[in-house]
Formats: sequence, structure tokens, C-alpha cells
Amino acid sequence: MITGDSGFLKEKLKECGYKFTGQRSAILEALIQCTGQHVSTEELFNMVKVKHPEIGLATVYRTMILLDKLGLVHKLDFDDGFSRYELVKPNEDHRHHHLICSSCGSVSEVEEDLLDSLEEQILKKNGFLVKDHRVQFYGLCRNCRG
Amino acid sequence: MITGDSGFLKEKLKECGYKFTGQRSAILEALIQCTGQHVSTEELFNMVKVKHPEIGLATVYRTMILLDKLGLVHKLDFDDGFSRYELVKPNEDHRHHHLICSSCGSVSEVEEDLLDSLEEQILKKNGFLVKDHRVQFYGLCRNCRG
DNA sequence: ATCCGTGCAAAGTATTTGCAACCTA
DNA sequence: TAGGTTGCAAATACTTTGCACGGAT
Repeated sequence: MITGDSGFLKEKLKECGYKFTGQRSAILEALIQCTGQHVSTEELFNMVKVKHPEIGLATVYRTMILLDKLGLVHKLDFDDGFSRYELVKPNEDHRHHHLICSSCGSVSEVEEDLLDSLEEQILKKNGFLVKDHRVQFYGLCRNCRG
Repeated sequence: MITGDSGFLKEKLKECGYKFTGQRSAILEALIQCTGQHVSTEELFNMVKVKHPEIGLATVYRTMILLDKLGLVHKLDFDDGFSRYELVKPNEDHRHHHLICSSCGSVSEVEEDLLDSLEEQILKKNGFLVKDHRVQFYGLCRNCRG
């Protein structure tokens, strides 16, 4: 079954000279299932294995590197020893920020950017032209603040 | 030779119930030598080895974990495969931001914070109390903009 | 004297790579 | 058919750990 999203993947792959395979499609489906989460490569591997027991871990690693290169996912690092990934949302023009709770470890997202004035100032003072950013806030989430 | 900084280290260690050793002192001296840089554990190991050829790599790894726990260094991650570290500056009340050039790979720093209003908004909208942050900007440095 | 800290080597763990078989285009 | 892709296993590479010895308090 080819979903709309698989269609998008197929186009993107062709456009960049790559082949559309069952494995790549299955991995994208698993990613869609985890929307809003931040899955590790091994977690993805285990999800995909349910329907496709023959898939190899190396394929998932290779695919994530490819999807990152194609701009379909963002690689995340929460310093827990694994590479984690999240799907890039359709109209996302910049990386959103992550709120990491130091108490319970939950990770949530902030849609607001609000870095424009800071990035402008960086251009003026440092001569550095910002094209992207990675922002993580550490602290206490609503539940853990009590 | 015990420098003023080693004195500071000695106090901090004692205060937390750890011992002041030649290795720890030597590693701190190497860190001070690289102020403004972002050294990997192996780089530090190689620097220290010049004066202290007997030091073991594991000691450097263990010491960096300790210094991080004591709040004397910040662990950085530039996704290049190594843990990197920088000394925490004396009056630093928050992590400074890093500017990473996508062209030449250089990493420089921004002292301005300018996240207060964003962090305030995160508290109001998300109920998340920010205590620290990690901010990396990707783009083109002055030289690479040409 | 006590017991933390160290060096060495071995183990651990996430990730990458070589290669023959396979499958997409 | 041609060449990219995959699965498997072996290889990497950074980091951690076990243990006996050494050194700080």
C-alpha cells in the first residue's frame, strides 16, 4: 500500500537520484507513526521489524542518514547515547525548540521562534549569517514543578 | 607549581569530597591553555601527555566527567563524534551560544543571551520553567561570507 | 592507615563498512 | 541489464569498567 506520504518520499528520492524501496517506505511509515516523538534508530528498527522481519539494522542507519541529507528528518541529540530523529513538518521554516525536563526526562516542543532579533544582532556584531539553529531548554516541566 | 587556578580546583574538590591529584591539576592546566577552544578528551589527553607521559586516557575521561559534575566545564556536542569541553567562565550565569560555520567548521561564541523574553513566554504558554539552555547557530562566518 | 584515584587492558555500545545477492528503474 | 540497495557480519571508534597498585589525606 502506497500512502500519500510514501508518494512524497518516492518523488523526493527520484528527484535526488535515489531509488524508492520497500524498506525506505516502511521506515518512513514508522516515522509517521511516531510523529511528535524523538525516536532512536534502534527503536525505529524494532517498529519496522514487526511488519518486515527481514530488515537489517544497518539499513535503518543508512536510511536515516539519507533522510537527514534529503531534509526529511532532523537529527537530534539529547546526550543519551543515541542519535534520535523527528520528521520535519511540512511548513516548518526553522527548527523548533525542545524543552527537556531535568526531572522526568520528557521532551516537548516550542513552536515559537523568537530568535530573529538575536540572529540580527549576531549578524551585526559577529558578522555571522545565521541559517539554522538548534535550541534546547533545560528545566522543569509543568508536572514536575508541582 | 600550584597556580591560582589549581588552588581553586583544590578547594572545589575538597568541598565535594574528592582528592586533589597531579593528574586533575594537569588536566585543568591544559583546559586553561585552550581557553576559547572546544577540546575533545583525546586532544586534552595528548596535551597533558607532553608533561605527564604516564597519564592514562581513562583518567582524562573520568576527570572530564567529574569536572562537568562539579560545574567547572561544560560538555559540548558538535556532532563530530567526540565529546568536547570548555571551561566555565568565572562570572558566567548562563551558557553562551555557539556560532558554527557550515563552510569552514569554525566555532565562535556569543556572549549576549537575549533569551529572557522567550524563556518567559515558555513559562507562560508551556508551564515550563527554564533553568538552562543550549543554543547553536549554524550559518556562515564573516570570512566565509566573503 | 584508609580508601580514593590511576594506569592498563579488556569490555561495552552505537555506528559504519565490505561484500555478495537482490531488486528498482 | 545496470547499478543502487540490502542483510549479514565484521570492523570501527569513542567511552566505560575491572582490578591491582599507588598516592592523597
